[in-house]
Amino acid sequence: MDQVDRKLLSLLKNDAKIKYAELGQEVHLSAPAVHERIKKLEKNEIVQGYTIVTNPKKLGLPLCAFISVTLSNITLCKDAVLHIEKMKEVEECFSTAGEESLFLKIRTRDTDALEQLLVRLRSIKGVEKTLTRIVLTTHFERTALGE
Amino acid sequence: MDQVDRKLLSLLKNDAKIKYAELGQEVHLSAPAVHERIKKLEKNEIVQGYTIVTNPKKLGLPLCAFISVTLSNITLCKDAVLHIEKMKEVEECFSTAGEESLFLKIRTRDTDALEQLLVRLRSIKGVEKTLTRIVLTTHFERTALGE
DNA sequence: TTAATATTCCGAATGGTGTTCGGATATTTA
DNA sequence: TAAATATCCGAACACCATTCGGAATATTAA
Repeated sequence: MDQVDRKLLSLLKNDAKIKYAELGQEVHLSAPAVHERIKKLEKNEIVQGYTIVTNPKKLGLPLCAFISVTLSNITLCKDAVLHIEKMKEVEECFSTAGEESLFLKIRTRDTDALEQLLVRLRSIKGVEKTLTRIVLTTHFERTALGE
Repeated sequence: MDQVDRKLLSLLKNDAKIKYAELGQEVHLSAPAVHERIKKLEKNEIVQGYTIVTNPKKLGLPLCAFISVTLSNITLCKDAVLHIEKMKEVEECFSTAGEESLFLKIRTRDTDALEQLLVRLRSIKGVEKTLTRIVLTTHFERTALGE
């Protein structure tokens, strides 16, 4: 992992369809050299995969929210996560420090769908309460990169 | 946007490097037909782009946290966002309902770097206080798709 | 219902790009 | 210093995205 690899990652983050020849120009290497470096990044699981970025609004999921879920007992966490994992509206799920709680990022069609989701969440064993933070404006959502 | 398009999006989310011929097999269409559909999805900005998924830990950013930033005055929001946008540690930035506040997802190298980030945040005009939720476990982070 | 238009699809051909390979150069290890 | 390893390049190859013409289907208009 040197400066060249970091540059390659940055360029690929921005557009994974960029040609190897163009990558080569950017880092002053040939296409095969770029190829070899990227394969190594994949092998080392620094690059975990390739994906598309979709527009949630155009897919009918304009509502975004963060929900903190308070659990009565931390030992119920693993089981709760299994239930939550099945809920397609939940995009991300974390355990956070501070309270014994889970923290979710979700997307739904509308507030009705959000309410239904909350009902389902509260029906999970060990879930004591939920606190919802509805997103009004997404200022930016960039993909993590240390550069 | 029909069922076939949704299937294509799902497959591309999972692996954007999948061959058009293979996509065709999955949805019982030819490669050119798949090509045409994907180009249309891109034109309609349903597919916004192609990117790589990187491993934050292997990139030296193992610490993830959510920070809620309370502003003294909602009119200072736009200005604060401009400052926050320059902070490379901040991955996502939202305005949320409830309090007059911003909500951030961040990644840093360690707690020292987190503390430095908090100091910088508090030095922004209008920032009254911050509340940090450190992520202990990432149960899952999947990419949003209504399927 | 018929006609006209637009959309979606396929097979075949093509052009471009990822990938492989051998060998040269540089870097690291012993 | 010598051996081993890693990195690189140009050239050739193989594969896949893309283009194209035309057929089939669906949609709209008359």
